[in-house]
Amino acid sequence: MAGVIFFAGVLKIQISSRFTIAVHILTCINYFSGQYAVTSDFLASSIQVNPVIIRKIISQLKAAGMINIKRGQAGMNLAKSLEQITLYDIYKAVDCVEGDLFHFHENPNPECPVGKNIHFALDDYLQEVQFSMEEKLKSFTVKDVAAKIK
Amino acid sequence: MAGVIFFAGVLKIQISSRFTIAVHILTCINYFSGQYAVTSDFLASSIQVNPVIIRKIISQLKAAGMINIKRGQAGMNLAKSLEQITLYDIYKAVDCVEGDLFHFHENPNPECPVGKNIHFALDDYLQEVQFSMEEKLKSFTVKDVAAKIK
DNA sequence: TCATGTTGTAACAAATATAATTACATGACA
DNA sequence: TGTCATGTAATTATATTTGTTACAACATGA
Repeated sequence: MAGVIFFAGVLKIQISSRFTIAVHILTCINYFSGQYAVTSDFLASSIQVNPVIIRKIISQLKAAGMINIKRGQAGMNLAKSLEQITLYDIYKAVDCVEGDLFHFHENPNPECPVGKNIHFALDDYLQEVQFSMEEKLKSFTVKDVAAKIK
Repeated sequence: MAGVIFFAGVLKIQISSRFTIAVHILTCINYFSGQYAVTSDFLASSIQVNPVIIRKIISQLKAAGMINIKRGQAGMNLAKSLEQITLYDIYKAVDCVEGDLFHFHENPNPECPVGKNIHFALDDYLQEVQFSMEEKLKSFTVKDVAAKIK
């Protein structure tokens, strides 16, 4: 991991671990299907987070059509093949970044020529940056991840 | 702004507004230099945030060698020309994303074949995604932004 | 030199988000 | 019908951002 540390204190923003947990979940379902019933408790012990966190995420993955799971019925399975699920699909499914990646200061002064136009002047560039990140996410699938585990 | 809203509630992570504020600051210094003494109070009224927030950010921009400013002395000016300052430089200067953009769940179970390898399996892809975003930030300068304001 | 104004920071408060946890209703199945 | 798993609401703990107050350090002009 690169991740140079510039200052001592202060830490900041990161995309929710829901994302990496979701990838972990899908990989586990693929890996263990047939062997074990993949339940939220089973996943919770592989991922080591609370089962309720898992259930929230699997309900999002279910809503996105990636997995099959039914209330009361133990275990879940994939609704799509791994190569059909990109990292972008998961990123959207678990809703890590709702709209804009960059947080804009809300109320620049409209009386100021800079304040009045700063949004207009920056937005296109920031959209391009976000788009570039999201396109890259589309280029990887869960199959790529699973391949590095087997 | 594009920024499609997918769900109603829940909002999440965004890169700190320190970043857009910093761009705003540099643009203002460029725009008003000569006309007015650009002080932190002046900037606070264009950006409409607390002057202390401004001072924290300008101290970061100063440390990054982008502006000249002295304690007690009213006003600041640019230490570099606008085309020498990329959005990436600012993003690093205000330290929005310290290391990894994606937050990994900390303790996957090493007893589990998936848990043991998930970090290894995902890290390279996530690094590429982050890199792709950061490279895009390098492709724009504050001059590009200022050009859309004048 | 003294008053005023600006920068530099520390300390604290308020608002918000993530993640953990408890509790319980709903449904499946033996 | 009892047990177990999913679905979800409600609460808490923790962390982070942003806002705010307070004050020290320094510059400049009267």
